[in-house]
Amino acid sequence: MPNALLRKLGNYAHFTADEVDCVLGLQENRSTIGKSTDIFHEGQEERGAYLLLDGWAFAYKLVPDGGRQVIAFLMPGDFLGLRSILLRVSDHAVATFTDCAVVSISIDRLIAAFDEFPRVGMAMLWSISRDEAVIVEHLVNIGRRGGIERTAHFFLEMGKRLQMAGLAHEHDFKFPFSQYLLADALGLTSIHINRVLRELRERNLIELKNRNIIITDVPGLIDLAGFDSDYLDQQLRPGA
Amino acid sequence: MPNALLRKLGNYAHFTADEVDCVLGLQENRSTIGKSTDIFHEGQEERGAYLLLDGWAFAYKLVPDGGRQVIAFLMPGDFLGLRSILLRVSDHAVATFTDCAVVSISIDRLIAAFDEFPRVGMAMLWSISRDEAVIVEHLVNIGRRGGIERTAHFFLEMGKRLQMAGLAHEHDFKFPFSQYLLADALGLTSIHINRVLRELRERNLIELKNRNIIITDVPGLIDLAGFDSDYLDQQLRPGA
DNA sequence: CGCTGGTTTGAAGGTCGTCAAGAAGGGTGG
DNA sequence: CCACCCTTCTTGACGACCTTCAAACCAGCG
Repeated sequence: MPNALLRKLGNYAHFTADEVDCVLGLQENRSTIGKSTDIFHEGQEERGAYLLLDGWAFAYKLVPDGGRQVIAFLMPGDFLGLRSILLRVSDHAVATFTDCAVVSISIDRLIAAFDEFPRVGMAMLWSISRDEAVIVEHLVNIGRRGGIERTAHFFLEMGKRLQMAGLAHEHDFKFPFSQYLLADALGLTSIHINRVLRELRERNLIELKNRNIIITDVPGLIDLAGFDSDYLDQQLRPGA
Repeated sequence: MPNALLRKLGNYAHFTADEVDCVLGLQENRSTIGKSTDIFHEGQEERGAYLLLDGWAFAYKLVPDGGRQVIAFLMPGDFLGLRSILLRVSDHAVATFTDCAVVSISIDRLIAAFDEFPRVGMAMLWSISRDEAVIVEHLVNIGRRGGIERTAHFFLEMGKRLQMAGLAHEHDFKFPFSQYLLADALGLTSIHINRVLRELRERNLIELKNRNIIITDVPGLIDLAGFDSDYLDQQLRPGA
C-alpha cells in the first residue's frame, strides 16, 4: 500500500525519484490520537500541520454564545491545519471524532521543497486550493440552500469525496458523525436535521442504517440539491 | 505613494532591495474595468489573478436555482482570483461593483519567486491564508448567527478591514454595495436585510447615510455580534 | 419628465428553532 | 446476562425568524 501523501499528490503530478523522496521526507512522527480530542484549538500559537491517515476528524470554530460551526469534515488523506499554518495563531480548531492516526507535515521541509522541488510545492499548494474550494462551496451551501437541499448536497459531496479518496463507494458509504455534528456543519439544529433526514428517507432518496448512508435515488438527490461536482474534480492547471 | 502590493506585504516582512524588486516585478499590465462587469467567471479556464488597486468588487458563486452567494467583498489591496489560480478552472467568479483599477499578478514570476526570494513567496502565501481566514469566519457568521448579529458582525469586519488597509476610519466608512448584494453575502433576502438595518438603526447602533456607515455604539455592536477581530489581526508566524 | 434600479413597508405563510419528553441504542458494572 | 446508565435519536407543540408576494416610494439619469 503506497504512502498516503504520495497517493494524494500523485493524482496530479508524476514525480521523479528525487521528488518522491522529497514528498516522503515531508512526513514525520506518525502518531495516534484518541477519539473526541482536540488536535489543536483556535488561537493556539505553537501547533503543527498533519495529514490524516486513518479515522474521522473535523475542523470547527466556536462562537461566543456557545454555538459551534463545523468548517469541514476530514477523512483519511485530508490535511489538518495546513491551510493556516503560516498564521501566527490558528484561526480554527481541529478535533478527532473517532480514533485517528496522523503524520506531521514538516513546515520547514515544505518551505525548503518550494526551493528544491518546486513541483512538489506546487502540488501541495494545489491540494490546499482544492480544500478551500470545498470550504467555499460549503459557504454557498449554507448561505443559499434550504435545509433539505443543503443536506442533500452535503451527502453527495461526502460520497464523491470518499470515492475520490478511494475509501468508499460514491453512493453507499459509512458516515459516523452524530446528528449534532451534522447540524453544526449545516447551520441547523440537530432536531431539524432529524426532520430533514426523515423527509429524505420518506422521499426515497436515501437510506440510513446504523451510520451507513445509501443514496437510493442518485438523479433525484442530485436534482434536489443542484449538485455539480466540478469544484471537487479540479485538476492542476497545465504549465504550473 | 508606495506600491500597493509592497505596502500590503510590507506589513509582515521587511524586504531587501532585491526582494522589493521581486515584489514590483510580480505586477504587470495595470488596467481599468468598468463597473458591474465580470473579471472572470466560474468555470473559466484561462484567467489571471489580480490585485485590486481602486474600486470595489466581489467574489461570488451562482446556484442552479438562480440564487447567488457572495463569497467576499473586495476592496483596494485585495487579491482577485489568486486563491484558486492553481486550479484548472476557476471555482468562483469575480465581478466589479464600481469602476476598478487592477494589476495582473504574474503567476510564472510568483512561482519563480518561491525559488529566488522565498520570503516574498511566503509573504504572498501568508496574505492568501489571511484572506481564507476571512472566508472561514464568513462561513461561521452565516451558519451560526441570526440575521441581526450576522449583519452587525459583517459591518464590524468591514470597518476593521478598511481601517487595516488604511482606507477609512474603522467606525465610519463608505459602503457602496446595494442591499441586494448585502443580502446575497449574508444568506438573507434583501427585504429582510432592510428590516435588519432598520432595527440596527432603531437600536442606535449604526447610522446609514447615503451609503456611508457610522457605527454609533461600538461596544454595543461588538457585544451584539460577538465580534473578535483576532482572525483579521493575523501576523506571519515567527521563523517562516 | 418618465424610466430604472434600489429602498421601504405590509401581510401572510413556511421554514426552522426552542422547549419538552419519550424511545432506542451501546457500553458498563453488578 | 441483565440492569442501568448515558448518549443519541425521534417526535410533538408552539413560536420566532425569515421568505414570498405585492406595492408604494425615492433618487439618479437619460
